[in-house]
Amino acid sequence: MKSEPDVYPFSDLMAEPSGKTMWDGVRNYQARNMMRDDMKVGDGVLFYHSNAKPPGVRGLAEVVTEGYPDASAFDPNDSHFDPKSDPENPRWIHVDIGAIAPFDELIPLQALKDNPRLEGMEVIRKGSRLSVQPVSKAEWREVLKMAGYKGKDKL
DNA sequence: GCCAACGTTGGC
DNA sequence: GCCAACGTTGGC
Repeated sequence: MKSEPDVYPFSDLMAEPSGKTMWDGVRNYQARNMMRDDMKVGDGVLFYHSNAKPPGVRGLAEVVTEGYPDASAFDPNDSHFDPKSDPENPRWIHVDIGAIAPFDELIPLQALKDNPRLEGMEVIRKGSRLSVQPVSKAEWREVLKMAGYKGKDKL
């Protein structure tokens, strides 16, 4: 899952008193469908910093809720307000994610590109813009290996 | 700041 | 249903 560190860095998630945050405000159907249909409680999340210098994976999080309606779509004062989303039939769905741990060092996008074992990973594809992307088990393990991550693993 | 790659919108 | 125009994303 991607976030711009100028908006919501991984350190903010780590600092949440509840240890988690609502991943609301997503207004893309593919990303919504993944949160609604594919993501399950306990799934691991690579937290990626986009629009950063350099961009890359900053740490690990996990899915802590099933998908549920995005209330920000119903609030006219919210920047993500969508008048077409009806509370009776919500258009936008999101999950909550909880922090696990930061990596010692950010794993730069370039390092992902340079690793032949990550060939085909969605985030390195040119023009890849989805804010929520699938990660295979092999990709997950490889990124954790690159990070030298020794802590709790979701797999 | 540039621009390629997308997604969305709306006229027809 | 097509597609041009437009807006956004995000690496560089």
